[in-house]
Amino acid sequence: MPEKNVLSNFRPRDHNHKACIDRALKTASTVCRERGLRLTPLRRRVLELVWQQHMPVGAYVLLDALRKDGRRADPPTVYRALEFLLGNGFVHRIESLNAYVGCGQPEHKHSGQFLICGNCNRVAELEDPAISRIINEKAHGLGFRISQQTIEVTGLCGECREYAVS
Amino acid sequence: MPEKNVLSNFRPRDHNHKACIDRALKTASTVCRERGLRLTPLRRRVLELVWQQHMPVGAYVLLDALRKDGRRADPPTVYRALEFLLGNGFVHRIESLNAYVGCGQPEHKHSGQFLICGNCNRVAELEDPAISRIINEKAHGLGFRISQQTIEVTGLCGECREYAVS
DNA sequence: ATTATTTATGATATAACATATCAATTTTAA
DNA sequence: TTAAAATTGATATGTTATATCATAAATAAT
Repeated sequence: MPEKNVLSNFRPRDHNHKACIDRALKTASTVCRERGLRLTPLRRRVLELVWQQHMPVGAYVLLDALRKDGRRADPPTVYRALEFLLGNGFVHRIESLNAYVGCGQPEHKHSGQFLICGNCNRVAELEDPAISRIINEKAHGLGFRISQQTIEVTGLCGECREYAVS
Repeated sequence: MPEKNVLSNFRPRDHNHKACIDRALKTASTVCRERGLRLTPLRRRVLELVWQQHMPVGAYVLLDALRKDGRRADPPTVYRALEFLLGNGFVHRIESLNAYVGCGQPEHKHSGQFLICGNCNRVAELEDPAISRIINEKAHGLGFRISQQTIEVTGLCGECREYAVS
């Protein structure tokens, strides 16, 4: 069972990759239908490509992949698709990496809290109310009104830690 | 008196700018002497330029300023200086802005927690143990070993909030 | 003091990331 | 069936950052 407040934990290397991707695409499709959004072939393909990596992926990697599809693609092509996917919560942007990662829970808006393994590059996404709450409290105490939280924690995931030098 | 856990609050628009800069430079000078680091004229100047803005400033703005000094300067010039300043805690990098901001407390290492006003662009730096602690706890609970925390909160500072549409 | 070594900077080139703009096409609404 | 809106195509350019090799300055070793 998934741990509490963990939207997506570090994926085991042997997990069923394809199932993840399929589920993400299906969810996106449903959410778009519900909200009257258009998950065009391009947007759908970019989302699929993001999920295929299963780790943060740069815009130009996506661009190359689109070109390998045989499709005409230039930077605006991928950035526009990412804009749509970001705006509607299907992917998150990892600021510290200038990269994008799929979001497993696009149903409700959230900014995401990320644990990023510097060794294997996998990412876990948390959504821990306790973390948000305390930041909210502190900010509010200074008269600040929050519109967005960027929380990105770099380090070593459990698996990589075992092999790393201490 | 400064508030608890607030390394630097939003500066009033009428504060003594020059005093801030001088203090930061003096602190840096002292810390470098203590640690056997070389605060060369270039590095010192870049630090001064960062503080002069008193808000996050991009590398190429610094580059232009160096050139206005009459100095020969190219991107590596400023990025190398920033690397030194970042590595030794004299400035922080704001990932969500690709920009750099002076740190008022370089004496001890910390990653910084930032409140960024999207209206006036001023920044407050917190160092709140409660925030760090809870993130540490959650990460540790997942077997993750933290090496760095990036915490950047965007919104409106108290002053700007008063004038903003709600 | 003199040479060797290390550290820092100069100088050039290019990589990596992102947006502005206008035209053509496709989809939706009137 | 036309008009309007949304999406994508196409080109250009802006912004941020690093790789590399040469030169110069500072420190350490002789």
